[in-house]
Amino acid sequence: MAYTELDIIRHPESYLPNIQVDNVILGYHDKELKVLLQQTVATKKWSITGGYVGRAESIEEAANRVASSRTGLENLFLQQFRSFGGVNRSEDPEKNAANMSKLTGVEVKKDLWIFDRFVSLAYYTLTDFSTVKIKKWSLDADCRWWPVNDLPPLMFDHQQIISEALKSLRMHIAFYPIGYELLSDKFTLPEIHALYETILGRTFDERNFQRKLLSSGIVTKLTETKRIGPHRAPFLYKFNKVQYDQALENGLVLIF
Amino acid sequence: MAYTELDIIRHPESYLPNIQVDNVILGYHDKELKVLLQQTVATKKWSITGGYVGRAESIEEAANRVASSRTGLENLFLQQFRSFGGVNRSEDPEKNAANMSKLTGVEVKKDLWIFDRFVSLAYYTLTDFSTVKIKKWSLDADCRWWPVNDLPPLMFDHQQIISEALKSLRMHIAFYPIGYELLSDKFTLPEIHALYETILGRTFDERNFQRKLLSSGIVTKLTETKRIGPHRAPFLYKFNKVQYDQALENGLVLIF
DNA sequence: TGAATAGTGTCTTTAAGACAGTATATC
DNA sequence: GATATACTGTCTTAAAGACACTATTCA
Repeated sequence: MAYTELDIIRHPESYLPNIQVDNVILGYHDKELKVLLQQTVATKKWSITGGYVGRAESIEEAANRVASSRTGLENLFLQQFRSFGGVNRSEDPEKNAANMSKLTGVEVKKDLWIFDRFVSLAYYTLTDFSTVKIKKWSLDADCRWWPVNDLPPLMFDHQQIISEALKSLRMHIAFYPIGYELLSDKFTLPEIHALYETILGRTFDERNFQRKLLSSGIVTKLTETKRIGPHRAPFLYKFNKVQYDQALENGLVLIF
Repeated sequence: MAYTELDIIRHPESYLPNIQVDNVILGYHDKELKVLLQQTVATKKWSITGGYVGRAESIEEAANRVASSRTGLENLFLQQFRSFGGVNRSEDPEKNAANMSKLTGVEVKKDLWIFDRFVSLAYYTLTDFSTVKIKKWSLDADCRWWPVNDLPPLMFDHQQIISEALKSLRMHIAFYPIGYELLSDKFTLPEIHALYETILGRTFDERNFQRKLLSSGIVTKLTETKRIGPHRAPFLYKFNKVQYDQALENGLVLIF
């Protein structure tokens, strides 16, 4: 079953009411951490990308579907981190309904289900923003990456949702390895070093970092090097998939 | 606004549909870790205690209200840890409706909203089970504490929800101190030692445990002792509230 | 040979882990 | 003085942290 954009107006019965999934899609590349935001035509406000849950799909399937429809990437590693359900999470239905009617050419009433109060199931994911082809939706005025440290004013409690996502990511990082979904199959030490520095927002001594990473057993140093530019070629490393998956399953303590 | 038990039949419009809060209420006392479960009259199945979200309350308020109505305790420290939203979380509405009608004397139809598919917002909390006066609901056949390592067969995915709650608790313990809500104002080292051992399911050398706990700065040793029985009186300790709250806010690493 | 970046090793300090005998309260 | 429980200290081992010079590639 496909869920298309106008279904939310034409077929409300296909969805669970009052529930949405919101994805904090974080993008990393070259020492920059960004978040994908959408700007709704109706309100002109920026918000996290999100969508609704079809009656025929699990919340995880919904989160994946919504995230894919934005990024074009399948099988993102979505991590649920919290739900937000304050009572004031709804805004100006009348204006929004009028705007939507104009945009879609379909009559939208102000008591349409999507203008009711919603509980948001929040997920985050981490991807390489340089590989993503953003797909703007027809009801979006804009959809683009913003640096996590320099965000525009956001709708409702979305600023808080992003903060919490980052907090969760930083906490997860201590228990579960990251990088598999983000780095190429083979990567250099400076690459993974920069990744950890950027996400955790601090610096690490390169020698101590390497020692710790190798002693965890989740990466293996290869004998190959990667030729990049007029300087010494860095060695390549790869994740030790078995240990990596085991760490994802059982947790490991890897506090940098 | 009060939400009473029969409201769910008589005033469906007071609630958000398809959403429930489920509380994994963990109880600790004297080296035992238990969980509070309810047995519904209609199905005879055991399940986590839970309830619905009123339109006039936030999901946190709902979780608190529901938890208080079971334990009589206000201001439990509820921690949201995950949401569960598979498609098969609904069961035999016809039978359940018939059972409920018989029990309440109110006509209950099989398409009543509570028999639809639900997304469960799961919380856990930790309390001292010896201080709790359980309040059985009229639709419960039973409601009591079960040892976490010896549970009865549970409804749907509730076994998994409890496992995840324990996993979250054990992960949280590494980042945030626990015990404030659980131990008396002043407590002994053996008491907090046993608490950590029970929750984490392993033993800790008492000397090393003390060293680590004190060096974290969240507890202070007092000069008073507590007279308990025909043997040496243990010293009392208290939490250093300022450091404790700061640790709750910013996290601390306290891996035992 | 200069510019740019990567690589590597040692010492010091701190924390973790293992381990057992002494002290106190009550009957 | 017997019983029950609490208290405490040291040594060893492992991990963290601080620190700077050498190596390679290419233009």
